[in-house]
Amino acid sequence: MPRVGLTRDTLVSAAADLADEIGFDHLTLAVLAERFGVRDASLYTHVRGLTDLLESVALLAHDEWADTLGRAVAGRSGHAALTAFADAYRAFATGNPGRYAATRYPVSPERLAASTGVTRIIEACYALLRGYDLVEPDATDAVRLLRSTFHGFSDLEAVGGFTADRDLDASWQRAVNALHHTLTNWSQI
Amino acid sequence: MPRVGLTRDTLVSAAADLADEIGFDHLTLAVLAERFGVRDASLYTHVRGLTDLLESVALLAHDEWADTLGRAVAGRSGHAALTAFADAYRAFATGNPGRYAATRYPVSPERLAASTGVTRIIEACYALLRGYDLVEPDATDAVRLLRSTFHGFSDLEAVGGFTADRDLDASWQRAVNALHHTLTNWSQI
DNA sequence: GAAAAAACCTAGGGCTATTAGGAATGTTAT
DNA sequence: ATAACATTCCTAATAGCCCTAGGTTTTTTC
Repeated sequence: MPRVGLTRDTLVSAAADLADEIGFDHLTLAVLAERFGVRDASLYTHVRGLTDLLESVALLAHDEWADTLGRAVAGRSGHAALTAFADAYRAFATGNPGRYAATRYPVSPERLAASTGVTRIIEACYALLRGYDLVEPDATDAVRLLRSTFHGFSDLEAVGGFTADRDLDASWQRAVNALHHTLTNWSQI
Repeated sequence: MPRVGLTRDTLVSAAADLADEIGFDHLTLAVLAERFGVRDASLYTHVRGLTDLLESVALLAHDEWADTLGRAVAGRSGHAALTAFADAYRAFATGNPGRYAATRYPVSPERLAASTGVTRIIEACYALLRGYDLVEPDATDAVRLLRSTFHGFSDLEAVGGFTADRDLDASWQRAVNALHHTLTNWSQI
């Protein structure tokens, strides 16, 4: 029989897609192997184990996410940058549930330090703040507030935590506008 | 040999404590059984299976959380109620990581509907808004904003998402004050 | 085309969840 | 008190997953 031609990248990429389909915590070596018509033991030539695979998916997700967020804020500032960032953030979370969940997988500090994804996301967050001119430590406080709100909303939405009979998009816009208001009036807080 | 005298409640309570110690996703029937010096198969007389146990822990966590949040807002209003709620929220998350993680376990809709925990949490959230006098749909938007910020911050903190060299408590206070500012100036948003 | 490297396989061990059925311990009724 | 019953906990066994060890086969390299 011919050889499938697996690669580490092929596996990680397919695993990320699989996570989006069946959920990150249902991602298993067995089901990934099955997708390629291969035995699970065969994956160990390309991947050190399940942990390695999951960490790799997490890092991939970070990178892809950083890309879209970076594109969102590029060339924009102030309110426009904020809404673009916010919408890109939420769109990634809802459109790629598996990757988004992977984002919270505990990657080893070494691998995390070797990757640029996370820092690029936070940098994009700082970048969008430039229009509001805040100085440290206010900028860090503001970044943490933004990330908390965006992440909290996206996560609660993903878990089905919002049940009230009210349009979610409207609530989201309100939240983003509230953040804009906060950032423009930061000195009064 | 004498009998251990297990109960469904004993198991669920011990499982919650265990989750706080070793992490919710390391909670397993085997380790729970071991804690009682019992075989894992013996747990099935009290619990339908792993899913049942995890769901029960989630519901317990919801209830306990609702209790503390309810106590926090009782007798307070406005800024005092907000900070009390916020601090109780974060304290629960950081002090009970296993229970907090359990909170996001997907409980079946039927069991969720039969429990009062989640609704009591949201009610406490609405209650603290009374001091800011908002009417629907603004109140729902505001509740969603509050929950998003609190949950996002707590979750990012739990995952180790905040790495900047800046006191976390200070950032938290800032976030809470920002929310207070938003709620008092809601009409301008 | 032979040697070396790499991809993939089979076999098997360990851990977990789960089911089936048996033994031991409480409890209730007479 | 003792017989009948109910319940707790057990052993045994299956299945699925992660993972290791070592063998075969394909591909590459010279």
